[in-house]
Amino acid sequence: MTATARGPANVPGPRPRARRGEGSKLRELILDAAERLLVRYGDADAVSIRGIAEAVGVTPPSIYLHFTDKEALIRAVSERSFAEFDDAVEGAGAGVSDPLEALRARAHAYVRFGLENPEQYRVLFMSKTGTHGPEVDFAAMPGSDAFQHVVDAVGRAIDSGALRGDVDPFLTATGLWACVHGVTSLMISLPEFPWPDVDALVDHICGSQLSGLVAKEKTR
Amino acid sequence: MTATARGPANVPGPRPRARRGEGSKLRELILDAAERLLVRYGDADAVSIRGIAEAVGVTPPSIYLHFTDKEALIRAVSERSFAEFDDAVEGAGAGVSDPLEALRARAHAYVRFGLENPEQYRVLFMSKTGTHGPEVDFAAMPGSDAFQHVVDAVGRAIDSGALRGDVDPFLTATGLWACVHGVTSLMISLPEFPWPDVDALVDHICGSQLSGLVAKEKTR
DNA sequence: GCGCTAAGTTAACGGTGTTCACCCAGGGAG
DNA sequence: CTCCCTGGGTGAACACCGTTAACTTAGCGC
Repeated sequence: MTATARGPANVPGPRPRARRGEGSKLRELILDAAERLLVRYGDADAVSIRGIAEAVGVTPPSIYLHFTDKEALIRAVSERSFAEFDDAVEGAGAGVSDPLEALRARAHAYVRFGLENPEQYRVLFMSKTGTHGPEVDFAAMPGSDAFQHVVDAVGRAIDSGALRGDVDPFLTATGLWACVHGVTSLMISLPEFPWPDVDALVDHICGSQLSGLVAKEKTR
Repeated sequence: MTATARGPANVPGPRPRARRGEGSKLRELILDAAERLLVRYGDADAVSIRGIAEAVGVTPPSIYLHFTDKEALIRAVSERSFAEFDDAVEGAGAGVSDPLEALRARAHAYVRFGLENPEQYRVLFMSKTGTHGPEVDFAAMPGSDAFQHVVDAVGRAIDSGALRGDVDPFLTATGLWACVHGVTSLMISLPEFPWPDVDALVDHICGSQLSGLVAKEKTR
């Protein structure tokens, strides 16, 4: 509650003071610095606007030239890594031919990415949504594409005959998402719990989660 | 980031100014006021020490006579409702004779409680653990009893023959917890997602989660 | 009545997000 | 060449925040 990121020479980087002339690529510099600080202190409100400004070599109000809010800045930082997140998950599933194994590979990649980038994950999936607009439609959210990829992957498993024809792809994808998110977010928030091996846990969840939906009694 | 809980006459309640004589039941008053504010503004850091103090009718430093920290206060508030939480989950499972149905009833009660008390849930299961001590053992945590209850419930399902004898109760309980937590926390954090019906989702997850572990091929 | 201590207060410190008023370099128009 | 105007900032301040130190007061035991 009291630890914040400041202090002189916080960042070894230079303070080139006053970028001139060309357009607003200061925005990118701000995002870079904010991301560095965010991963350094793994806490979104331990990194301050003033700290970011100092790291960039600029005064705090300049940041508001490019971001309406601290929340918008942090969100922009985290959404930046969303594409990377989607790539990691999709890449893990793409190389696997068995559609059930592909789903499982996706799940592992999901959890791994979340645990390796806990603060970004926290901002994306565990923070209080700003609820800026009362009606933000999900299709405009950064994760809607990634989610659709999961629905598609479930659909492929159905089409291939691996999953029963009567399973609802949307419901199943939502359930899988909830399960892997549950593992990820709990392990982030409660590291003191005596967690079993992550991979074993994810395998257990995916296995039992999907085995109830398989066409034959493979009960793998 | 800017909305905090203050303003005059925030609470219609009186400000009885200066409790005297008897012991520290101011502590209870603080907890009451903090809980009220916490549920009013559903955000732990939108309720301020100063706001709580004003609601109680006392000055901010008095709070530190009873709580070392704001975090300790918030945690105390939320842990207060942990017994209630455990009771709700256990009560839901107690009346059901079929051990599999009992597990499912627990899951529904878990999610329902979380969605009805989102900010307490957030503090308990979604906040960055203070990590005060490097070695906090889980048995001392407030939730360890509640978790043990789930392990026991899984154990009963095994003993009754409803679940296969070779399933690991701890791993299965952890998996179930992760799944219901995943639903709960995602629905809290991303209300703009087009969620399916909660009960249907929980049923789907529990059903497929457990159907892979049943003894016979009930595939319910 | 005297002191001691529990219970609270006043005042302040350092930090936060954010805003307002100002400045100033550089480029286009006349 | 000069004027002005606008994008890209700066300095100072506001209204908070959590927290601490020093001081005061109320009531009890002796």
